[in-house]
Amino acid sequence: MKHEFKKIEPKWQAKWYEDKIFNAQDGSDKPKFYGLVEFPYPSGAGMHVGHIKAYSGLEVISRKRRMQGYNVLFPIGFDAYGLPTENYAIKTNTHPREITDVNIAKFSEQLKRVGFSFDWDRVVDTTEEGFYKWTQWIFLQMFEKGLVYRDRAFVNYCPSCKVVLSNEDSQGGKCDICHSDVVQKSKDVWYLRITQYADKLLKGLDTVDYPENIKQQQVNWIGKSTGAFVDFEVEGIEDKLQIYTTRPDTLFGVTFMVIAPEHPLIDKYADKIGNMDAVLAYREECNKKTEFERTQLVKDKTGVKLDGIEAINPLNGKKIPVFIADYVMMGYGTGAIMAVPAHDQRDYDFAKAFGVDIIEVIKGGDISVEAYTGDGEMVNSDFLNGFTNKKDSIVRAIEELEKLGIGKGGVQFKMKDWAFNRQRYWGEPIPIVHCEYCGDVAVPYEELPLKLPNMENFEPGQGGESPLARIDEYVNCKCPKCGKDAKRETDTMPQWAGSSWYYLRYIDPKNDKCLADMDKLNYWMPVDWYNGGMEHVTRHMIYSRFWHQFLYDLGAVNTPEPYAKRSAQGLILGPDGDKMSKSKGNVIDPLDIVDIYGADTLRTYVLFMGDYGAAAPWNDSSTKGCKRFLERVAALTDMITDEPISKDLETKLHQTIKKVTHDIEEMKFNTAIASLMGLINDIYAVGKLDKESVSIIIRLLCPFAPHICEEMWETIGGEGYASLAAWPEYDEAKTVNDTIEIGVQVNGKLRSTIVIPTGADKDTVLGIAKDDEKIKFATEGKTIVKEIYVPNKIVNLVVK
RNA sequence: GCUGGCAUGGCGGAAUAGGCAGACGCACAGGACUUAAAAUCCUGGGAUGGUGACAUCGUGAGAGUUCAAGUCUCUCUGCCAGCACCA
Repeated sequence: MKHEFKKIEPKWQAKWYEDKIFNAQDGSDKPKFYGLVEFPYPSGAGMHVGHIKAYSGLEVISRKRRMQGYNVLFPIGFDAYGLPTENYAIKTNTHPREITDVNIAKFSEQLKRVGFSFDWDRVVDTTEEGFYKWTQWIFLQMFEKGLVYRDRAFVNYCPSCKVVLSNEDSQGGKCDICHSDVVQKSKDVWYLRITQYADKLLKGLDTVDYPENIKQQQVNWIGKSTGAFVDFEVEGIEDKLQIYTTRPDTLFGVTFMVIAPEHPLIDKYADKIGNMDAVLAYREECNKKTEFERTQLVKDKTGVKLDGIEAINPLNGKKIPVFIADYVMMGYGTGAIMAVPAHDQRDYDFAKAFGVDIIEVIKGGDISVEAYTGDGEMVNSDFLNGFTNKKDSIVRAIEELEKLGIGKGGVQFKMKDWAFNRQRYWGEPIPIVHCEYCGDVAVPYEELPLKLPNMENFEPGQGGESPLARIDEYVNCKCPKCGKDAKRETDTMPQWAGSSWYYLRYIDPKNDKCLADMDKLNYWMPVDWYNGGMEHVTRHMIYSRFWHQFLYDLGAVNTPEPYAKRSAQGLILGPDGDKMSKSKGNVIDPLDIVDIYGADTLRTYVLFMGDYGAAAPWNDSSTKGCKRFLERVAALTDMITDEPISKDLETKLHQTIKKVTHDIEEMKFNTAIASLMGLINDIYAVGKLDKESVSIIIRLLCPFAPHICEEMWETIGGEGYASLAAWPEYDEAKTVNDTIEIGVQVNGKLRSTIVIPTGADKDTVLGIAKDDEKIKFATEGKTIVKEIYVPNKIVNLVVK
């Protein structure tokens, strides 16, 4: 058979999708497998080779599972809300709905041309009313449970996109979307209290099968620290100044305090502060800086001492000065710290700059040079003196603080609440009504979905106001509670909203009574295996785990965690080894590859090119190599004879079945394909094989290159679809060769190789080894002092 | 700075649980077929020396453990990813 991919690929795609052979069955008594890939954002650019690699991993696993008799759910959908579409809509004066529909159609077409075995009857689109109704529903459930709140705050604002960004979307002070500088702006912000789930998100990691690096990234992101809250009295002020510290045992080394420039106590007691103008000037200066600039100026400590105010160390009663400085952030802890310059480098730098005392409380360093942050014996610390173990001294300190009623043990998280609103058009409307009398009121559930109104012009308003604010009929409404005139919230949800729960909707995509039927959830959840990019490990994954844990507490889903297992694919780099980008002109279009080499070649190559989890550059010649391999496979149908294959070939065949079967499970697709190539090479050396062997090879290769396998299957008269044929079984006994070649070393150096019967005993093997001419030569005139034989592996003779 | 990871031929990469380093593919060289080329098939191949059998060296650098180290331990260097004035 020839590999006529242009003919066979459309042929089999049409058959598969017409017969719906990849559709998942509800109510089946087969074991289930739910494989999930990150649904794409349907951009106008169409599919990228990165998509192909990202989907091919679980594609192969899902196809193998089907052949192994599982009921497989392998769905696809579209994360279609978002800025690129909206910006394109503004530019071309087209409605985002139209653009989205065109792009989704284009993406679907492209995905089908690669032959992915998705269930096309379960496609979800986050911008569809039937979908976002439930996104809004979840939001309202959170609102009801007190997990949603509104606050006026300084936010990261992108002047170019005219949109408020979460901390996660503005890392490094750059907008995640357009990469321009982010500025600080005071805005009304809707927050989701994700911090309330911080501990659950942390603990849940113990129950899931994620790679260690992914778990670690999530742990770092959540950023739990344990320590203590301590109240400092401030002279002339009724309020206590509360700080958070991880080292309450260093309290005797505190020589000053620092509070964030935005700290509310400053305004409250403005009249007590002697140099309020200097304070305000400093604060003004800080506000001008972006978060990024603030964190860049690590070396130079700046700040202003608050005149007329002195705090009192609660343990020794010493009076200490209070400063404001921008190295203390309002967003972490209490926005105030006790400074221990002897044992914290930042406090040390500040103390040196401002001439404050430095008192050593932990022995071991030289505090005249730098802060000592290591362990050591506690000194100058009253009841803590003599402690040498950090843990013990901290426990003792907290015990004392609690006894005296001046502090208590506590924890802090780096993770902040999730800023959840955007002033843009193309997103889920936030279903809240602002009533003068009742406050923020939820839109009643029966009115969901709160539809995104139609508009002509989607340009954001002045000062970053949502375009929806310009539609009077939308804004003006009645309060659902009291019936009086009220105003509707005009902000929309961020792009992360829909993707936080989309995997649940695949299970029951058309349900209009609930987000998914509980019986179906019971059968399908959790997601057995979720593959995606490393870039989504901290944001998308944490957000969706948070939503899922909330839904679990609500009783709307049946598992505490959404994803049982997670893996990540590596990037495909351009042929030049750089990241693919339009500006570098090194982008490979997957559809070009399908046209030139065929979908089977593309699929095989992206998995063969290297370790699935690692980045690897595209190589067009290697792509050809994969095509050559598939052509050699296709020609096997012309090599069939009635004779049985040789013993050696049979052994190789069973070894290959074993290797492919196991390698796929570990996502070692490259070695699985390599072993198939090796088998084909051996068959070519003989030039013939029997029909059963061809049948086995077709089924082993089918998950990787399904079109060619279907065609071969048909050619050899196989029943039904190769894609649904039984996965080949191997016979362990037949994977063992009768004889094997092992190395013989003398003093650890390879001197010869010998052929031994598999499993031969030590004496036999040593006999063969010592009989070998080369070994005789190498050991001549020497005494053998030690003989080592590792069964079926190696012989080592130690001689003197 | 902290956390996690990586380093193997000309290139992408293999190497259960310490046991023949370089599987498989690419590129390259030689041969067959062809008027010729492409395609295809066959053969070769880490480096150095030697006509050769063979010898020596060889998995980022340096030490160590071991009969035996790409693999384990320590030190160092370089890259990738994430976090970062987190108190």
